[in-house]
Formats: sequence, structure tokens, C-alpha cells
Amino acid sequence: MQESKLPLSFYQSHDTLTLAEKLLGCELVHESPEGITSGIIVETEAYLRDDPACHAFNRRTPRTEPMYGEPGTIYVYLIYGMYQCFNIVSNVAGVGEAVLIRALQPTAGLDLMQLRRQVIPKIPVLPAKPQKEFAVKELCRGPGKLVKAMGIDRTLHNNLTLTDGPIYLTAPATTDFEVTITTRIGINVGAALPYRFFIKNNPFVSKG
DNA sequence: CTCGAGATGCCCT
DNA sequence: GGGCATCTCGAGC
Repeated sequence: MQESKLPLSFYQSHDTLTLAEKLLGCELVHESPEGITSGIIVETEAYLRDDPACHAFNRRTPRTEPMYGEPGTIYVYLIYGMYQCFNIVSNVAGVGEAVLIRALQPTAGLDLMQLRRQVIPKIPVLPAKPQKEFAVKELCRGPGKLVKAMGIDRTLHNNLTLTDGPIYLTAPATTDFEVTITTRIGINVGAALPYRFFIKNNPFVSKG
């Protein structure tokens, strides 16, 4: 597992659509104070500058500022008031493109992922509910789920860099897989664009 | 398995 | 105030 971090040049040397595909098979690692968790990226989506679904499609705003950083910058945002999405900034600084990570195949720290995925009721119920046991394939199957399982938080990690912090990528152990390309999930505008990439027949993908 | 409803906070118009 | 790059739960098949 412990290989070397992918360097800045990896993020700089591909356009966004190519990067979205090249990210498949890479391992996402978070060395947190609670422990290490990691997983292989199996599903991504690209968001381009001239794409109405992209947060940078309209004016540059405070929220989307990290998207205009160097490629390899982390962009985490809050969605639906309670979930967060993890993105990797792409293209070149100042453009505003990124790749959403939609699913991981867990490789390390599965117990910690289980703990992080537990839902804490706002008002504690007594007696306390027993812990849920998630199937391994459910731990990181979806953008909100993987952020929670990996312990990623926008107040801590937004705008950090993947080459200089506790969250980073390592190169694929294998590229012996086929890639399927489809339209993106959960959006209305730009829904027809074929910007979703996933590893064919991989059971950890959010939707086949 | 599928479906529908509700949760919940922030950004931007 | 509208609208989210989502998830969980419960009901029903």
C-alpha cells in the first residue's frame, strides 16, 4: 500500500477528461490522526469550464475559489446541507475544472471506515442503537459516503494540495481493466454529456 | 430489489 | 427563496 505520492506533474499533464480516466485505479490515501484509510478510485466524473453542471460555469465565487487553484488542489463542498463531495482540481490554475470522486474500493482502515459511517442521531436515543455493519462494498459507494468513510471534511481539507498534506494519491497497482464512459449522475443541466468514467464490472461502482 | 419522502445548510439570484 | 455533483429510512414487491 505505502507507495509514493503521485507528483504535481501527474495532475498538470492531463486535460480534465483524461485525468478523470487516469484517476481510475489510483489509490486515495488519508493519513488522519485516527488512522490511515485508503481505497482504489473506481468511479469519477469530470466537470469542465464550459459545462453548465460545473460550479465554475458562472461567476467566480468564494465557494468555488479552490477550483481555480493549481491542478492537484482539493475542492470539498457541502451538498444538500449534510453531505460533502471530494474533487480534484484539474486543467491549469485559473480555469475552474475538477474531477469528482464518486466511489472507492476500500483497501485499508475498513474498521475506521465503519466507525465513521455510523450516523450519530442529533438527539441521542436511549438505549443507544447497536452499530450498523455496512457491507464492504457499501462503505465508499457514492460521493457522500466515501467522504465520510475517509474522514474528509471541508473545514479541514478544502483547498489543500494532494502533494503536500495528509490526503494524497498513489499510482495504480494495475491498469488491467476496461473503462466504461456514461453520462453523469444526479444532475439536471449538462446531463447528456459523457463525462462519467468507471472501471467496468467493478462491484464498488455506485451504479453499474 | 425499487420507490418516494424528508433531512438540512449554504450559496447565489 | 430556490436549488442543489446525496443519503437514509421505511414500505412494498
